[in-house]
Amino acid sequence: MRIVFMGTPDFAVPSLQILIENGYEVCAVYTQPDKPKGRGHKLMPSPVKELALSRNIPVFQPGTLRTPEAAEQLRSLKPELFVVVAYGKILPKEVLEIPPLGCVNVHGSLLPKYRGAAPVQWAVLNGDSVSGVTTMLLNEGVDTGDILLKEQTHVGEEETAGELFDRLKETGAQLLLKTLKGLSEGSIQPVPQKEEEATFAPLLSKELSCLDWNLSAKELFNRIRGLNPWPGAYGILDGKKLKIHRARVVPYLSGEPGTLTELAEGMAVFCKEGALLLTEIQPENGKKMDSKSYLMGHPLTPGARFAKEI
RNA sequence: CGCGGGGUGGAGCAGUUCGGUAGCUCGUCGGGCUCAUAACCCGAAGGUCAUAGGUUCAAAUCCUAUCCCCGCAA
Repeated sequence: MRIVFMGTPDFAVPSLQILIENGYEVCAVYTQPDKPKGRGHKLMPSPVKELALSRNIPVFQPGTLRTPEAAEQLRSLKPELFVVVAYGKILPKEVLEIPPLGCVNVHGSLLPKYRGAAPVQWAVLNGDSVSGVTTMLLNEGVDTGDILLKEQTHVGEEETAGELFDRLKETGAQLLLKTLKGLSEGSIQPVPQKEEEATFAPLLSKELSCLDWNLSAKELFNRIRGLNPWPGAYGILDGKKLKIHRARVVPYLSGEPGTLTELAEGMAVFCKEGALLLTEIQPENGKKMDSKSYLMGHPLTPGARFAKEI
């Protein structure tokens, strides 16, 4: 089967890989243009591009697909099917109509829940105990196409968005393979999504990063997990950002929200309800460390607390 | 050449402004106290102060170059 693969970040890599390994003819890979990234603002290729290049698959990086030229180029590849995984661009109608077998998409949630750019993160942010992946046929909307297959998974008590992400990208690849087989056998029946159950998972904003200690410990716990590893949660202590990578809820402890205290296990913060034990933190310019280590070099002054702004 | 911070015993930090004996909180090891302890007391080991040059009577500290790490930004 001649396939054009479209994808950009880490999440899409296992899906591309599984297609290659199972003998599907990936005749081209589309990915976002290289962007200045990292220290020094160097131009970095996407993870999908790196894989494609290492397998000698032609890579295309158009800034937009909404031009006649882009559509023509795709048509000239004579694909039977598009596989789209976290590509980061919306495909216009003309493009969607190119492959005779349609466009299969892998999405990191149990649709119709969490349509949009950050489904995995929002599942963790909301404290969901179940998540999963869905394959569907793309249409013109954002993640609104007919559902092909779903695979659900349990979200661990302390699992971070990054960890769930890593699991789901593998699950997604497996499900993609199963979906393609099912489609060619004709054993899958596309099912329209139930609009009334749809929710939207927008791109994370940095405003979520600065923690508001007037939320409950449980909410903040979910926030920290959901924002790990990016964009990360932080509090402001002594005018500096203190990143909080991991924390644990300590119930039955209460105090003025935002105030720090020292426990046997490390440093803890009082929240509106309960407290959070900071288990993995990172000071500005420092490495990740547990809060006990942090305290050795930064003893708590009485009444120390997180500030609202720098 | 996007902006910025850092590298000091095993961990986390101070000391660098203004050059002059290597410090702190822990950990480790030994001893003591205790019914007992991650508690307390006493003692000990452990450092080419990232690397290489330079200035100086004298450099962790000043100058130059290099390596490594990290935050912002995406």
